[in-house]
Amino acid sequence: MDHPWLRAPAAHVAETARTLLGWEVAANGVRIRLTEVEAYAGTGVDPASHAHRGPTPRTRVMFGPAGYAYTYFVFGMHWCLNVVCGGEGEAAAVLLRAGEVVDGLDLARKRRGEVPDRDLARGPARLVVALGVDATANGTCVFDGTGPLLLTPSTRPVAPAAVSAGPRVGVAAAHEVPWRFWITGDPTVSPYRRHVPRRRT
DNA sequence: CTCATGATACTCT
DNA sequence: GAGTATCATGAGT
Repeated sequence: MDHPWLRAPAAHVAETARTLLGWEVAANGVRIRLTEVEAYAGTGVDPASHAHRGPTPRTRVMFGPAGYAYTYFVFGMHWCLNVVCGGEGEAAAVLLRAGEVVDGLDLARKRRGEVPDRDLARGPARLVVALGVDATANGTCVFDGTGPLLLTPSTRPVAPAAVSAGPRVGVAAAHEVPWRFWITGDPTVSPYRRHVPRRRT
């Protein structure tokens, strides 16, 4: 598999993330057009990244080659889906945050329950549920069809002027870094929420 | 629409 | 043990 996206260096993960807008991700009978993504960089340069303090058992996929899925479990109940970016040994990834269901609407509705169509994949955990993806996708390639996921370039390219950038949602660190990208005005983009530290009672 | 809160279990220190 | 790249719900504006 060869695509310019796969050759982008980890240092350019923000620009690379931005170009994913308008691409389509498909899995288990549902296809989604991406409207919102976030970039996460590697060791020592991005305090908000899981890879910031070096490789761990969980994050080893981020240090592998580009084009593989990194799924992780968060807050005790939700899955999130990233696409690894940059060369082997570099850690960077793009979090797929939200999108518009363009195929398999009935399946997506079944998985998500009674919600408005625009909310079907409006948020990273919701997007994962709509796609019917879980831990088994971790470490699989999203370009060659060997895994459950398939990522394909935009059929309706997004003009650079139609893209907005801002702080990443819910992160505890580096909240001043504008590495969240979304299609301006699209109804399927998730609302911004700032990080709230939680304490156990 | 905007907050604020709790549920929940995994990962790393 | 502490913190978390979230979501649904419920009350307030």
